[in-house]
Amino acid sequence: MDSTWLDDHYPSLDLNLDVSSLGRFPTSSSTNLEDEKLSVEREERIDVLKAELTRATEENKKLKSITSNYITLWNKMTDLTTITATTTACTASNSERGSPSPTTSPKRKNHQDCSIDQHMESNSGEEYSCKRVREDPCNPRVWKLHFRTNPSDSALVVRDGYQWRKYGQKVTRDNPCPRAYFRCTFAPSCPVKKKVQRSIEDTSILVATYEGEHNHEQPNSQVNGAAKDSFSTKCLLPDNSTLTTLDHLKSSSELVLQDQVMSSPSQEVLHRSLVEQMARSLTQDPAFTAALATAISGRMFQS
DNA sequence: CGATTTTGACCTGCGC
DNA sequence: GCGCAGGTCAAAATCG
Repeated sequence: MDSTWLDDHYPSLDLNLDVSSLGRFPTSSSTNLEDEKLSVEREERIDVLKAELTRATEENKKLKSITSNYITLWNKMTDLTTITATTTACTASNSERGSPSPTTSPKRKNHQDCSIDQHMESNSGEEYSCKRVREDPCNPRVWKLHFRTNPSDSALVVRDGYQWRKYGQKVTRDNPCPRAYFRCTFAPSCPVKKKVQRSIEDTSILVATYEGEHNHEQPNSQVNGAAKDSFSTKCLLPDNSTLTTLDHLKSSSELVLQDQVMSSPSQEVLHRSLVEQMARSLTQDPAFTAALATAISGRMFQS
């Protein structure tokens, strides 16, 4: 990713710093000797200012480079989290009920699989129950998300920003790893359920299957806001705080990512949205731009 | 002490 | 009707 790519894809990253109002060149129309002295001094000062301008330009490039690094890092992080999300109408799944599943035992038919990511199904050979007719047939939304986790971490927990209560755990026939059942507890009437199970092929991957739609706000939206604030604040000193900023991004990324996924499964849109969000938090933060302009102008006029 | 997790029992649909 | 398997319940245990 280079700066050209950056300009093409994220024009909002342009910091648009205006330092013209921070100082003026002295003017004079005298023609005597003193004026000649002043003229020499002025030229010397112009040279100094040119050098400072060059340095400021370089600094601007550095800042752009840092932003690019954030984007690169973000892309790497999202690569670690394979996301698939599929929705389907319950009418379709209901109508398919009764037709045999190509990958399952003759005893069970698909109920959820009708709406679940075919890629994973074909790869893992996982089987999902299809029989729960008593489940709300008017709740058509089924999402399946894959989270890469530390294989040594045996917890069936994915941080998606919502509040869940575990109400059951079961070992299924085709997967030795237990499946955990969760309900959303943020709102008492929220119908959303979640099943979490490790992938049989790669136990470092947690497969979370969401059913239904939340009927309340994303409870951690405030956390997201705090993350943005923290990000922009720490970027005031990018050279010194890169690590802490990136660590913070790492800790909050999954949460932010899921928030976006729920509204749009497209990774391209996701990336663009998040990068724009990062850029906005930099360019629209008056404290950031003011501090940057001050830093640059301070160097220009310190001599 | 309330919230959450654990876990065995129970419920339900489906195929035979 | 029976057995299987996934899903849910609820009492006990655990946690903060």
